[in-house]
Amino acid sequence: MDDQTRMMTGLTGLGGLPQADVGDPDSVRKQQSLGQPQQDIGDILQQIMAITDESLDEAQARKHALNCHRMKPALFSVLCEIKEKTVLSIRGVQEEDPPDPQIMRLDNMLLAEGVSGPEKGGGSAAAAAAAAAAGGSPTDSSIEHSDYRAKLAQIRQIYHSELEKYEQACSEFTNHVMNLLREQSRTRPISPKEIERMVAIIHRKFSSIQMQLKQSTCEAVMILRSRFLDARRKRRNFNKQATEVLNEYFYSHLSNPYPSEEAKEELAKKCGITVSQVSNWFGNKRIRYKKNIGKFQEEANLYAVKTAVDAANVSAQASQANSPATPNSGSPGSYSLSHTGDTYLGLRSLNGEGLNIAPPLQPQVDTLHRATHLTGGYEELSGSGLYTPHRLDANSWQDTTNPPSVTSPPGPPGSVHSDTSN
DNA sequence: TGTCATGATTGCGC
DNA sequence: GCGCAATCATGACA
Repeated sequence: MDDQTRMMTGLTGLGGLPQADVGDPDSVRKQQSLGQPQQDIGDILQQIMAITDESLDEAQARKHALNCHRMKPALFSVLCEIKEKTVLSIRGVQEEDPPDPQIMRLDNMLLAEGVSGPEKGGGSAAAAAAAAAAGGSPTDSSIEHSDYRAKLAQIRQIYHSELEKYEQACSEFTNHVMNLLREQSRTRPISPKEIERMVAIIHRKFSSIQMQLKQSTCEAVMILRSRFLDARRKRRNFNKQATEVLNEYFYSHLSNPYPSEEAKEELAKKCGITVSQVSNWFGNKRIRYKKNIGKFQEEANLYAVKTAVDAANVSAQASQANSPATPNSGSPGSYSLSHTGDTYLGLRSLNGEGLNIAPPLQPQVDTLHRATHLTGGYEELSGSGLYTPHRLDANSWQDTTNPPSVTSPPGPPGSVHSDTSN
């Protein structure tokens, strides 16, 4: 007997035979072998269709009778077997999809950005790392970091909330479908494999929604990053004090403006910037100084004066110890820097006798200022041999281009424009 | 709004 | 890895 016949036979039994006999396969076989007329398919369909004409109570009663029928398990298994053979076996193989690479990429990115996964570190760590690279004053950066972290946390919260909603909806829908299938499995054969397949289909549909969510989140994070952490966008001028400190070091080490690692760290600490920012600053300064010495001449002079004043102050304080009547004639803008560079050694040599700059100091400073202006500036001092640390010939860092003339300034300021890109 | 100043980045050579 | 040179991108200011 083929499957279809067996099915039909079963239905025949359900519809037409007394309950006592219908559930018994032996009885069915007996009846067939006895040559009882089989009902044709039309009759069976008619019986099934007749159910729709029945009242609800009658239909429920019949449904109950069908569910409780002794033949049902046997029929059910046969139908499942047929379905397995005809449909599921063909499709099943194709449904073993590998994990979606795009989702994997998005997952990795969200993990790296600290949006998904454990929160510890995460975005704040990324923010800190990016900000460290970006530099800026600690206060500014910390404000912006907290802002960045807040926004990232917001994105994270939205993402997780949406993900939760998605998972809940997916779970609810899956449960709903499974319940439906279970309900239907009473009246039609539904194998566990088919239910599994249905669940997989639902999950696949929902995962496309999930992917959209992940994509949107990634985009939001990217926008946030570009807005907050792009170093170029974040460029801030160093504060005046930091620039002063850097310039003083630069001009006081003009013969060799290459701070050691320790010096860079010290400067970074003083200026409240990173070591790499110090390196950048010196790199820029060296090249811009070389390109346009004329323009920087005045600045150099200024710092020479400042350092002279500072040295004079030190001297004055030293003298004060010996002569209390000596007025503190340091200029209002005198610098309280812990000078350890060669400037001060150099300035000590200005009068040839170390720190013995006698008071009153201001006239001397004025004289120095005038001298640096009249003689062509700062480099003149080095040319005189008094300002030995700035002797440019002592170090060849400028020799590769046009070292500042010892006797004459290299043209008017602006004659060699730096940064021609602007 | 245009121009200049300036911090940061990039590519290259050593 | 460091420094140089060119360049970019942004801030400051007239």
